[in-house]
Amino acid sequence: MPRSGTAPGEAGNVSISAVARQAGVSVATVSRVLNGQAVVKAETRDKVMAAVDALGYRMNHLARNLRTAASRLLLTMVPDVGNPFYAEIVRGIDSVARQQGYFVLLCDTGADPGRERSYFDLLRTRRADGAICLDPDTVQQALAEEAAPLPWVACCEFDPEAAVPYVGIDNRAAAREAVQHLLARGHHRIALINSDERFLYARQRRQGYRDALTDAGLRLHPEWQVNVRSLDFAAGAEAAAWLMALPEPPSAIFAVSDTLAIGVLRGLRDAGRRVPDDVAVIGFDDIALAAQVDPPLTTVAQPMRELGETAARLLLQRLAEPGVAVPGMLLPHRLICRASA
Amino acid sequence: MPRSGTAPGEAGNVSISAVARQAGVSVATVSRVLNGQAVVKAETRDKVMAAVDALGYRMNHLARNLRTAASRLLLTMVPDVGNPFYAEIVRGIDSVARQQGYFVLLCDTGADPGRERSYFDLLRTRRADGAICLDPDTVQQALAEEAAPLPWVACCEFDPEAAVPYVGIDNRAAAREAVQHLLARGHHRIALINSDERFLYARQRRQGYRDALTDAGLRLHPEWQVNVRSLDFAAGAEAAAWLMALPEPPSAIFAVSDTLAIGVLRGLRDAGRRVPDDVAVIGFDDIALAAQVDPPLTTVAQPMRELGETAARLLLQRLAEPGVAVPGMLLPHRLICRASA
DNA sequence: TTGAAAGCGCTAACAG
DNA sequence: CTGTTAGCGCTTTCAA
Repeated sequence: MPRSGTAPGEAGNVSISAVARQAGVSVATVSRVLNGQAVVKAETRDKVMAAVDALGYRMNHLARNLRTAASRLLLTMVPDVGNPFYAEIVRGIDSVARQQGYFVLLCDTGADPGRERSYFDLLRTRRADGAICLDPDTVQQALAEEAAPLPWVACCEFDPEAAVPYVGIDNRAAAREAVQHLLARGHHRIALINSDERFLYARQRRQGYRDALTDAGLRLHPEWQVNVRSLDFAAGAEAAAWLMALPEPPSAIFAVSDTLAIGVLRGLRDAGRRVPDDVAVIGFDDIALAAQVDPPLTTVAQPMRELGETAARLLLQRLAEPGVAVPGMLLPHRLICRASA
Repeated sequence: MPRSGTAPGEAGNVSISAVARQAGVSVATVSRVLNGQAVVKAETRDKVMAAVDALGYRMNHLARNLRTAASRLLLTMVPDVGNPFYAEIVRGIDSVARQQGYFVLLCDTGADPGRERSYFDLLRTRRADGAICLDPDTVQQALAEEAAPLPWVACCEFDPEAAVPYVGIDNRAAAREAVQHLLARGHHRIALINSDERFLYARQRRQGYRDALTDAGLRLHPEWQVNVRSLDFAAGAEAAAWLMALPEPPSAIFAVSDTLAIGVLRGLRDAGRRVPDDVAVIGFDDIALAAQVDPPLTTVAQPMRELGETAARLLLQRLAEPGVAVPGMLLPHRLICRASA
């Protein structure tokens, strides 16, 4: 017995025209029902919905997207998905995007311009509607020319000169406050463990560190300023070991990231120093782990979730009104005093 | 002066037909060149490429995908992107997918069936070619019926009965070994901090825990088996505090996840217990952080990267040969002895 | 080796 | 309120 039409189970091949046939209406009407257009008579709509159910119809979004030139996909490019700092921001992005009916595509670029470019291609070729970039401002700039007309926003890292909307914090001021906290505790020998200075935040926080020291009339000690190539625990531990091996080791350490600072705690322990008695430590970000380590980490909190939410909102706004300029904005940070400094 | 055609800068609107016109060939020929088909004469190909460059043409993948019914996108559904365990698996997936010319779309489901279903819809509507699911086997089962014909594989969590390809480890054996390690160190009062038993791994590790105790002729102590609702540090700390408040507290704790175990370390510290002298602790996963905490965590290592790579390979294989059955497979685990137990 | 033409499944004028 | 029709940008027979 030949089967007429497609059985409910084998969805995916059922098209809008099959539904139209089954319901005895035109494809246009089916489309209207599917898109919730009010003009359709209730009775007709019911017929259509019945056909949809009977056939197990699922819209082919590829086709819709081709037609509407929109994919309802948002890209989020991060240097490292494994970093808990980014994870929290991503949650913020995800929540507002989802709420607006967008899916977000998380991309791990490893801060590599090549990878980043390939993701921007998703935008360019309309497979995604917009993007949020958390990569170093330096790699953003490398793509600035070609990416300029594309709908994207920068988060945390940004080029203040560029016409790209952004959200971030005042890293320089935040770093200054962190170091001032150390100063207030009587420290004069303060080290900086900084990350890759391709990152804007790294350069800005270094500035803040210098501001504070200079304001206090202290001399900058070059060997107390170390740069590490990655943000993992091991890098922090190594840097701490190196600092402690100095003829004149610092009595306090400002690490530009909590992951680094937590590594520092370990490095200090291995070097036989007590925190904060021998050496005080202050981190940056306030990731969940910061409160869990021993001793609990004093750090500068970034509003991670809000950063993500704001970035998503800026992007959505830019998509909704392509014409109007979207502003850059800075969110407030906060010093969290725990036991490490 | 009216402009003829589209200027290089304003790509995105340049279609294949514009290229064809510019090159003086048909769209079919352009398509052949773009797809690297050998049949095209070298001279013609050069003309086409020149036109592509001149116009700054970028293929609209939406259109191609509609035609070829493939998106070159892979979904990866994880219960929590912020968990470092998943992050490493995702890296494994990403590396093999990228190598095969696929993009991977990371989806945070929060282990919520509704969210998961909406992501499966991306598959169903052909916006993604395949999916890798790391969500609890129980939520997988909830979707089993409708998702059965879709191209997806399970990673870490799976239903051995289902016809879905999977990769994971032998959780029961691994847990047994972990507890046996504690037993070998002379512990008899061993607690289990387990997570949400919607997860297969949670149920299997509980089994392994019981196996080891029973094999050793020990009685199971109900109050030493606690379940927590999340895998974060705080949950581990709380559970540890609760255990220590018991009239007869355990002398060793097996936590089914490193994040939990690290929380336990903190909880124990707060309760004034030394690790491992007062209480031994063993974790599970061997995330990077495990080696960094104080004391360094003894744990069961999962081959996270390989789990991801294998899952991706299984999926790609399933996509390449839809007919043939893809096997389920278990990867080896390994006990890592550090200082906490 | 190339071109013409027929769609992929959907939306949106435009008529009726 | 509903149907007809013309594409969205691409790939792929089928002919030439």
